[in-house]
Amino acid sequence: MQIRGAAVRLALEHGGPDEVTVEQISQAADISPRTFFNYFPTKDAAFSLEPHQWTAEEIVAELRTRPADEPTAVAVREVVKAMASAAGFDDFAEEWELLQELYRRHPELFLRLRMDQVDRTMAALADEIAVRLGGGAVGTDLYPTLLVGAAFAALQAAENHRRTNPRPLDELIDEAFDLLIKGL
Amino acid sequence: MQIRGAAVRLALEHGGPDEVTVEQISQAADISPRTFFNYFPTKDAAFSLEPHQWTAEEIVAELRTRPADEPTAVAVREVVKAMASAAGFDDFAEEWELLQELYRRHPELFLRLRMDQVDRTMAALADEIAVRLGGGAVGTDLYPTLLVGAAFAALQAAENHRRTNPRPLDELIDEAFDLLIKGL
DNA sequence: TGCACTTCTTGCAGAGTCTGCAATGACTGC
DNA sequence: GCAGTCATTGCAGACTCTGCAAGAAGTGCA
Repeated sequence: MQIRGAAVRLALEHGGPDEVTVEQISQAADISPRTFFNYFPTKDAAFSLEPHQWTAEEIVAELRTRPADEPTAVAVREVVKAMASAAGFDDFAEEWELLQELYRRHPELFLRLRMDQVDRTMAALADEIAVRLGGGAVGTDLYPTLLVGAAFAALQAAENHRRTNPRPLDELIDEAFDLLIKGL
Repeated sequence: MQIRGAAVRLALEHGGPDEVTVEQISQAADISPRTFFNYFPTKDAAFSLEPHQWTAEEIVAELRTRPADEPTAVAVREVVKAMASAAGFDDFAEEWELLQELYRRHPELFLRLRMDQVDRTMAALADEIAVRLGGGAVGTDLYPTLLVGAAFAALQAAENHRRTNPRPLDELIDEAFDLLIKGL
């Protein structure tokens, strides 16, 4: 999409996503500002690369497909890997190179983009883990919430690491989870 | 501060922080909207309870005070506990009960409030940990970033847990870190 | 009392994000 | 040629947030 391209290019030129206005992006993409918001719900959304945004329900469903006798931490690891691969992080199309550069220069953008999702997703996952562990609801045990939080930390660490040190994301996620499972 | 009180009360009555305008809050607190922004940099800030916002530098300094022979994960645990206690989470003044209720009903608010800080702080901490581990900069090793992410996950899990299950935050943080250190 | 100084508050104008609505024009199928 | 759909747009408006300058109120001092 040309709008995204214009947005990323301008953000890089102007020193960050916050230094660019929707009007400038629209002008560069040769559309009206109103049309911009037909394509993106927010300005930030134009800086997001993920072709497929996972819903909380999809992620929970993914966890349900894991065998019941698999250790929970391993099951969660596989879910995270599934999310990461389907989210297209491993696509290094030239088209996205500028976007990768933008993320490298403005790491906070990454967090901002996920914010909306993250909280709801984490809560849903923690609930499902609590169920899987056979116990009651979340709240009686720290473990489910902690595991989910650590899993997202692993994903973030892997993404972060890959930004300066290109390696397959799956490998990095495995490594991070090894550390978590064995103990920090 | 009465502004905060009005903000929290209105947010609870209207079904969330986003359903209240600065104008409404100002009116309820008997000030002008302009004055609101003299006290708070953003609307969200009026829903924050933390009397002391840690800067990234302070947190890094806190880590530096830990003995060099202490296991790094333990050192980080103590830093997190120091942050939590000094941030006033254990103050259960009646004044804040409504705010606790607001957090319970709108958990995403908690994340939103920290967003600005979190990223910068995490990066700085990871850097310091990389130094402490004697190695090079962050980027050559997954561990520092992962440890910081997991530590914040522990803090969040503890806060989360306490919201439905009042116990001293220090205990919960210890428990969470025990899980992390022993392995998930 | 009168004068300067500071601090708090406020109004105003304006930038910027985002939404709802209605109009226009292009394209599609019949 | 006509109806229906869809993308695009303009317009008006709500809302957050900022800079500036003007008042109001209090404080210290001669």
